[in-house]
Amino acid sequence: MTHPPMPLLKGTLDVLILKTLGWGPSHGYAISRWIQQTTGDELHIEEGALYPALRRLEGKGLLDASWKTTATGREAKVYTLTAAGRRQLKAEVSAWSRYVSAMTRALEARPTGAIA
Amino acid sequence: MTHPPMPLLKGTLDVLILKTLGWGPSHGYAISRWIQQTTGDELHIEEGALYPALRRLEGKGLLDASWKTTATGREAKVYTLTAAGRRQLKAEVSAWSRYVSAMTRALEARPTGAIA
DNA sequence: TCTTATACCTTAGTTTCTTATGTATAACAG
DNA sequence: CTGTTATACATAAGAAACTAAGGTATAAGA
Repeated sequence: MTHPPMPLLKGTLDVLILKTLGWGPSHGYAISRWIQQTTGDELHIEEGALYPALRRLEGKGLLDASWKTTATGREAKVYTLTAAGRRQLKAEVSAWSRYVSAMTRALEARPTGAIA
Repeated sequence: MTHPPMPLLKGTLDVLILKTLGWGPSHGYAISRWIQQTTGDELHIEEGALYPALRRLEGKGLLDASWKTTATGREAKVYTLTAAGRRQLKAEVSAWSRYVSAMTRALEARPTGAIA
């Protein structure tokens, strides 16, 4: 068996949502499934994290929301990236890259003499 | 000018501390400086995050602590990785790797048709 | 003597998760 | 036609782990 899904690192959900919406408008439930699928079920988005995050991003003006009827005939709140959201997406992807680089430097560092 | 230091992603400090102590015993202030230096000043460890984290790890039995006098003649609480701490270090480095892989898959994914 | 660096600690507040619960409808199985 | 699963949203309570801001104390150097 594979690992169970990992808990989210606090602060990484926003960029995942923004990235998903970078492909086009979508609604919460679909966003969550997309993230889960593209990460090979490593990341599981709890609904209690997802919906507040969407409201947060909307409140910051990064997303626009509107109720629509999906292809399957159900009501869903469809989110669209705003221009500010697109800028934020770029910034957060780049911040994530820098963070990974910094962590990698630390986790792969060789000691520079004594750590004291 | 370079970027200001990034805020820590919650959940990444423990592995940084464990990694630092993987090189040998050290005390809080030195650990913090080492992380800051090896990440090229990208990560700045707030003392309000550092000291509680050390106590947390000690409480979990991952570190042992003892007061010692440093080479510069000052009192410092020196932490040492326990056997459990070494195992945890391995586990957390590997968990971080998996997390980065998952995030990378999501952030570099191409859309698989409609996100709906 | 004043400032900076070293070295520790703590509290209050914030953010962002997890867990649990609730609503409602569509689709499908039996 | 009825029960279960999947879809789709939401919220509340609690936990975890930060930031910000303050405090203590000593050593070294200007």
